[in-house]
Amino acid sequence: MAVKMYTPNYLEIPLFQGLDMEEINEVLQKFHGLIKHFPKSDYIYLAGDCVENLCVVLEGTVQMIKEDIWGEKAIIANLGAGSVFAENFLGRLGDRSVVSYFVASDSEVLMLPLGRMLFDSNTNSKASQRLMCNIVSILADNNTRLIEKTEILCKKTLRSKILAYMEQEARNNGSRSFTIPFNRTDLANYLDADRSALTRELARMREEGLIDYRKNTFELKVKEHNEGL
Amino acid sequence: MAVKMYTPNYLEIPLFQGLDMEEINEVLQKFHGLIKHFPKSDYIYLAGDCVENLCVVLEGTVQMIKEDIWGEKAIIANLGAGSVFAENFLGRLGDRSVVSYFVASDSEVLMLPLGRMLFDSNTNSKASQRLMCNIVSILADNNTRLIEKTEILCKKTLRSKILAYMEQEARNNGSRSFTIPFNRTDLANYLDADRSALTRELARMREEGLIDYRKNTFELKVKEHNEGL
DNA sequence: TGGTTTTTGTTGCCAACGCAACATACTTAC
DNA sequence: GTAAGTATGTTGCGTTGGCAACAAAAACCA
Repeated sequence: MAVKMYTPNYLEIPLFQGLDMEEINEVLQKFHGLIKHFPKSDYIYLAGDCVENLCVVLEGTVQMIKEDIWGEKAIIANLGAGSVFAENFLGRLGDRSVVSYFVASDSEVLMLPLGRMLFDSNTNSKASQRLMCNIVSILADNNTRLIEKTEILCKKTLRSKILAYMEQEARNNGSRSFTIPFNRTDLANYLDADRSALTRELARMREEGLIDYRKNTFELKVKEHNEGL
Repeated sequence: MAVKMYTPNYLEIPLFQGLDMEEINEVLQKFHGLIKHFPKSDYIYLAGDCVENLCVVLEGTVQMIKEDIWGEKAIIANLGAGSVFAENFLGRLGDRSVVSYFVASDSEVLMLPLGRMLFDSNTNSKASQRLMCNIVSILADNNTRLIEKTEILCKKTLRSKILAYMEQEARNNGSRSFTIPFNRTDLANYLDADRSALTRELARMREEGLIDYRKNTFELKVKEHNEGL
């Protein structure tokens, strides 16, 4: 699949944290790991597909999305390099996905056809145990992220959604000023709002001195007080 | 804590699937498992609390909720007997929760202060491995459930939220007719909608012959066609 | 039993925001 | 360069659905 050479940096991937290259290669061989290249706008899985791989974004950006019959897309999660996805099928491999995985920018993805191997293998080796722990951590993290996403969607007004999102980003970046991985259209899709309404509200918030922004870079100017909205 | 005797049915809990009573008792001892009774309307964890236990609902109902400063509650997930919660802290035990866990009906909850033990223990025993696999499955399942919840919230109209929810319930119950675990107020909180608006819309949908219902029992009268809404 | 609380249903009002349509800026290609 | 495509901003209009306030029914309890 990969046309030009691509050399992944396995040691920097959370999934393989704590393993050395030798162990990683073992794992890759044992589970028949395969790197695939996906061009922008491709789909890795479509809603309805059977999922049989654990996937790791090595490079690029993948979006977990839900499309309605008119092609309106809702972005559920944005997955950058290092992210693991389709992990929610670990318990039920082969099941059909209700969401799609969309390639937002040219990506390299490690596909691990785990099957039931993960569960069956007599994993007494240190590496296997470590891998298992990593998987638990990653699953837990993704869980937390989904809960945070839910928190945003729960908000009733557009403004409070925006603020909730901004505060999460500020927290994750450790700064009140940050750059988001979305353009306006995608931000609207992520917040499940209308693009024009979003722009309108952002302008208002800037007027009122709550935030400032230029393109994808935002600055939160307020204290935490308004969070309850 | 427990005033009157309560004997849990450990063998029926997904977390302990595949273990026999002897193994379960080992695990419980090793991790200092503790059963706590919580009366209705209590909080197990409040948003902001440090979480250091993996929790299992043995009896009753617990809700994962997010409250805004006016006490308006949004129900993120409904957790019945057998459900595991606070599992998203496995990777980061001791972190603060952004959501609260609310006791919807008198409950017995198994608290497992896993700490780092789960990761540190040299788990060569068959039981430990099995437990680890169960945890992965459960995490994956909860993940899937959160994604499904997100799907509901993504919908733009109230009617499509209701339909999305109903279709999930129908699927989970394997029948177009089912009883939901919510009263009207809580269903509204679960769908992030206004109670009166919900009642209004339900009435309309009944008029149009889309659904029928009596109290908490609903029947979906339509084919899947309208799902795209 | 009757009173109190909780749950559910009903309705009028109105604003937030989705929608559509268009204007303007920016980006890419040739 | 210019043309085509894409991202962003602006605005008027109209509907959905949130809100509040009340009515009715059901559940609870003393």
